[in-house]
Amino acid sequence: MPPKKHIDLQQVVQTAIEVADENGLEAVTLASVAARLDIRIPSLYNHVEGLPGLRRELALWAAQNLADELRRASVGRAGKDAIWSLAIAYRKFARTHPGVYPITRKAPEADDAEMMKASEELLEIVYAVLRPYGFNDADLIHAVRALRSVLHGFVDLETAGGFEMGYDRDESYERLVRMFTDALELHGYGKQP
Amino acid sequence: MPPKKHIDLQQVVQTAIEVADENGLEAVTLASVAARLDIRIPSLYNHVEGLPGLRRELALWAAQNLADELRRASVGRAGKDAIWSLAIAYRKFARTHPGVYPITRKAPEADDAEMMKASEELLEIVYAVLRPYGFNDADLIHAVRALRSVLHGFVDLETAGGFEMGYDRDESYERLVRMFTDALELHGYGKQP
DNA sequence: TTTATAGTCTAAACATATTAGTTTTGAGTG
DNA sequence: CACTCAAAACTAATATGTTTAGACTATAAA
Repeated sequence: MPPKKHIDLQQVVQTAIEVADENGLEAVTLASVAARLDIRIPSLYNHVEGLPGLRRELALWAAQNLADELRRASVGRAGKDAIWSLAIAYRKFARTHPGVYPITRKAPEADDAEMMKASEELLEIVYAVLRPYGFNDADLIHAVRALRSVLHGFVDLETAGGFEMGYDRDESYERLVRMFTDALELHGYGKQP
Repeated sequence: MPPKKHIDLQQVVQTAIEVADENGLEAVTLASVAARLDIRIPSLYNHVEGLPGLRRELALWAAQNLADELRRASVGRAGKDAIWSLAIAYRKFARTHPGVYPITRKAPEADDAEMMKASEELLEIVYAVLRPYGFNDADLIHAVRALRSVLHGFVDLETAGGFEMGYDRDESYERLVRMFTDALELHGYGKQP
């Protein structure tokens, strides 16, 4: 009779993160996670509500941790400096967690309050970085969407292996982010006079 | 004895496209496609090499058709005008095929010549639109990566439902693309003097 | 008319997910 | 210290999906 493992939710999520980052998000199955924890599949149901529940925990972890990293990066900085730091942290998260990152694309279920909150907090960090520029509501929204598009577009293509080899991707990212900060400074990214 | 259906690869792919765009890429299974074609699952193996094969055909179709649309949009135009038209066509493809679009993220397998070719042709269209700007090799690559990031980032977030409601997304996209074209004009996006 | 083949099918094996119900550990209580 | 009991593991059974093997049949070509 084998002794109890007394696995908790945190271990389950941590294992799912490992599987995702080693073998891709599609490799995160109840079977692969259970095998790695050396327990049977049904035992996972003590911790998560099936595969959808496991995915939800993974998405929640991703949103919360990405938000933490972005907050840490941008706190105490302002303007171009804050955006730059945010951009570096964003890309670093995606490169550290190439398998987990893509799950952040999924919009949260409206009935999942915790997930909605994490999603909103993540978004709020981006708002906070751009708010000091003094945009009106509409311009701020457009600028936030632009920044999110730029960051997500680059790191998503990069982690998916979508860029050709041979030229420095750091340099590409720097120029892309600078394009955004320059646009902000040069003509306020749509700011009304 | 039921009469033969004589389904061909094109019908299989078309059905997969329908399933993807109606119910999402994850809903594209041999089971769902076979059911829609009113044949048994094993019969699909006459047309595609299992589920990986079906996904590959879908990815090939996506790359070829996106390339067609982009080519059609940018041919006969130059400079900002060509970029603008390309951007509109890119987003239109994603919105017309929200379920198929995400499969374009996947980098092609190096041993799949047809897929590699489609991927390269797609990339070449973006190069063609930016080449007249007269960049050196490195600058051109950075600019192409930037344009791809901008287009993919926005469109991917939009089709994933990642943008908040209530403000005009067309306007957001226009401003984002204009940011890129302005950057090209104002300081050549890294062009050496 | 015959034959070859392409396309369909059934059957069976395997993997994953899920539910139901059982067992066991070990932590807290009397 | 012994008991209880809830949490966490388990086995078993079912459903859905993928894959392979092999048989059948309609049709097009010889």
